[in-house]
Amino acid sequence: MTRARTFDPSTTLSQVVDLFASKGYSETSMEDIVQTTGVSRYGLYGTFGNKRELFEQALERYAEGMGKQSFLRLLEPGASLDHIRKIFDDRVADICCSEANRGCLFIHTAMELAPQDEELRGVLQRFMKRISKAFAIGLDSAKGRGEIHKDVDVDKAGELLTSSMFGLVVLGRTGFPRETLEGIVDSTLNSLKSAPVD
Amino acid sequence: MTRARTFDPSTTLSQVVDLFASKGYSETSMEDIVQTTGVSRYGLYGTFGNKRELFEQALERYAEGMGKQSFLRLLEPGASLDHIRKIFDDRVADICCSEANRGCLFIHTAMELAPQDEELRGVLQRFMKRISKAFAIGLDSAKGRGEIHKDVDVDKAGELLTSSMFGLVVLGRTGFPRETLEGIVDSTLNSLKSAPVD
DNA sequence: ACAAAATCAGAACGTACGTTCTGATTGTTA
DNA sequence: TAACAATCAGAACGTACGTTCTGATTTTGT
Repeated sequence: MTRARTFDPSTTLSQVVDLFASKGYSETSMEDIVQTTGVSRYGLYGTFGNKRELFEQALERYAEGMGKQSFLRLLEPGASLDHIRKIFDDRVADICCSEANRGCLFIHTAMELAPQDEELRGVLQRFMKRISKAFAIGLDSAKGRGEIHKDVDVDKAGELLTSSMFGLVVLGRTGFPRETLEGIVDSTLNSLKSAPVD
Repeated sequence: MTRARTFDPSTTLSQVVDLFASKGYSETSMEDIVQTTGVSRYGLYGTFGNKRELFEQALERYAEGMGKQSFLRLLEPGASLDHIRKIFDDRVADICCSEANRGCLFIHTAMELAPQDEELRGVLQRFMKRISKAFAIGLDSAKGRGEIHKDVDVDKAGELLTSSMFGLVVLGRTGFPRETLEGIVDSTLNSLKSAPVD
């Protein structure tokens, strides 16, 4: 009937995710996106809407990717502490040694946009609660395997792990060496093996 | 000899700190600063230099304020776990219940500027190391008082606390309730009371 | 009181951005 | 093959920003 798109919206969105994840919302211009993706403004606006809407879709995709890539296996039976550890290791590797200086779209959203954008704040809260819940489920499974202490409150510990993950990213962004971050991960996860006090 | 400044650079800088701490670098315009401080552009540029240099001084002041207000007492003899807990409580109160939506200048710097600004990244690293060290010294004192387990590596634990603090701010920014953050603080600090594993 | 010098408020300038518009191009259908 | 319709590249537009400039104002020392 007519000329077809010359780009694949899905792969374009992936590239946009990378841009936003490394530079945040304000520091990423539409010109950046046009240059990086090779997609025309016409294509971008026609397919994704304006910058704000594009960001929202990128955030959704980012969360989806984190879920499929990292957190989904925590929901499966047999999830272990090593699965949780792997999530942190991947995160550390992602931050420290990437040429792309990849950051974290969640933190960028929380710091840049969440306070003034109620909708995005709600989206972000949902994602973070989902992450905490996934951690909690994984921890519960790990508890069943005797890998963490039986008295650990997995819901609270899940929130703690979520918070820890963000703290790590902040440290990684300021250039702390990988060993430092790995040490923090070790301490955090090992603390789950002891009996909680109070 | 000549007309004097009509503003106090020190209090002006404090106001600028608040602005940058809540909205970050890019989202804070010089016009915002002029309006909030009531200081003319002439005065701002003449006293502090350009926006980037003003930000650097604000960051320095911010760190100084955090030190004097929170971390200095950790260096004094007799520092206890409660002193550390108070730092976290203050932080939580600062984030959750402020009308000003006060954020964290360190995180904003880490996410917005650090990757591309080597100098600021260095400054930020120094501040964060100082915080970790202060935590470590406080923890060492707390250990002497029998408040945390004797086998805790205070240096590593100091880095963990620093990282945790940032994670908390990110969660606070996305609107999580105060109780959630307080629960994380409790878990984090209580984990120092048990014997570390491995 | 007067002159000098630094202040202030705001206009002015150049740049960069998000968004829209336009003419040319392309691919598909009839 | 001819024509239509949606595409593309990039120009164009309005806005907002950081920074500089300007004329009026104010304060201090003589």
